[in-house]
Amino acid sequence: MSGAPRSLAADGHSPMTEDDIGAAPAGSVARGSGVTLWRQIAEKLEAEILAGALAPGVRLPVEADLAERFGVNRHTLRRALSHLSEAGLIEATAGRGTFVKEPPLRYPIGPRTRFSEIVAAGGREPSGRFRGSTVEAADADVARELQLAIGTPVLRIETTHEADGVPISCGSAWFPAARCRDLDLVYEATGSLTRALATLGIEDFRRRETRITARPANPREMDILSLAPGRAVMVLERLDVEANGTPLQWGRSSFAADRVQLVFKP
Amino acid sequence: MSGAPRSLAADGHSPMTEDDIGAAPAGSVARGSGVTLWRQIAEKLEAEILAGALAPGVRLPVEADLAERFGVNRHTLRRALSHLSEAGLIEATAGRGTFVKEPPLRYPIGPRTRFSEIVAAGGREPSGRFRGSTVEAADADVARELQLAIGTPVLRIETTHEADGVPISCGSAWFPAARCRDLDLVYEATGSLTRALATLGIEDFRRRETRITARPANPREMDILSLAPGRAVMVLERLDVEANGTPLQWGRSSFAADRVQLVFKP
DNA sequence: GGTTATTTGTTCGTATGTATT
DNA sequence: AAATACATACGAACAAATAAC
Repeated sequence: MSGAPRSLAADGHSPMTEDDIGAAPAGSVARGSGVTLWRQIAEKLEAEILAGALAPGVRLPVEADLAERFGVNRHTLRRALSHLSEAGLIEATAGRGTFVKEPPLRYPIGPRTRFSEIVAAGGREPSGRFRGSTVEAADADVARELQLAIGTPVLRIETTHEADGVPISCGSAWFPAARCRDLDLVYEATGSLTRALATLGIEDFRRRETRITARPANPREMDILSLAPGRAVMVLERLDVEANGTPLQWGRSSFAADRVQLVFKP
Repeated sequence: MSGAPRSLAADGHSPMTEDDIGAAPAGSVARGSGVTLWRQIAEKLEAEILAGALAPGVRLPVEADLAERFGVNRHTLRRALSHLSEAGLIEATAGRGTFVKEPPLRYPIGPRTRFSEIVAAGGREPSGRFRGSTVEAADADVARELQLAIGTPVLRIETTHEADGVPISCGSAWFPAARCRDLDLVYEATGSLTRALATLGIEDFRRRETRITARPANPREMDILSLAPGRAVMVLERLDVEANGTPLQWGRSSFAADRVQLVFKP
């Protein structure tokens, strides 16, 4: 259990007698350089993360070891980690450890973006998960967007999306029930909306508009997306139309803001 | 969760035998309540600030006194202050003291779709306000986006944008200094980036990419955009290129997420 | 499935540095 | 120049969450 009290010179402090460390291997912090120790450590770790030496998902050494490596007190080391955590580069959990976070997934928004292609393009394993479906009466929002009369039956499908098992987004999409009968069943079976629509003979549709806002996550989103309180979600509303311009689906999804980067190219 | 620890005290510790406080006047923190001491203190102080009991500009008692008032160690008190400082509610200066900052104003914004076109147009609307400019060495981000060597001189222009007097966004844009000499002066004079660029003979440029993330607002954004703590900002990164493909400007702007709806049409 | 070990999180104590008044 | 007040750093102990046995 971490013996080696390291004696440390008594004399209260002894700011820099580089002798007692002996190693000071990769982590050598310059005491009295004008830059605080915790900032030097934070910058060093950040550089390693950005350079890829500390790959996403990698678990950092435990705090005690890191502190020893840098030759500082655990408090000082923790302050550096706290800084990186606020910057979104790492994530610490009591009892588990500290991990380098995945960089935000680039999520291109275009006329024909499909989730599976986006994620696959990022080299990750996509999975859409079916959470449930209902047939309900179109409310004012849905009716306006889908150009239906209020009260028209619409099929609502609730989904979540993951990349490599990490939840990315959750939300609902509404379809005209008459046009999309049993779409939910096929979707649940295949896990792919694109394929489910194809079975209905709908292969050509495109994004007509995308609207984005953001706000702190609500409890439901915190649960589904595994978000800490106070984190932000981007709320993306989208309208897809068929080739002839008929509204096909209108949806509203919440994205974990620190795991996704929405990308628009004209 | 929170399975009633309720043992508290635990003795074996006893640095402060509750007798010496005697008073525990306004500040009484509940030890062993499941909520950390620093958070209780932070919330208490925040409530006093938001309620107006601690008016803007008021100087807080010195840390030692505050720590005594709450019956905690100065470290614990400082952690609470640090939290408030990050949230932008207070500001501490060594040797001077800790002061309550001016409170963020709340702007009730009604229909928000008004601003969408402004934003979708790419931040070139005429209501931009010049906040300052500097010539600095390109850091890694700027250099990569503008395809310059790290350290190349770049012109940085800081702006805010308002609509009907309500702050909407703030951010910086970077230009190759060699290409855009005195751009800032012209911009400050005209208030229009498009016109300023035209005086440099740059009339044809286009948006190449727009990236969007979101996160809780930081103190600076809370200040400029008059945001309450915890509100979200959308961070929009954009790259403009000249007709021949040469990067012209790269910028990063923060939008008050609840006042703006970004609309993208393919 | 309960117990133990590991690891992060919180708190108090103390000393010293540095900027401001 | 000295006192004041925030800033940084080291040390020790315990609490709480998680993982491993």
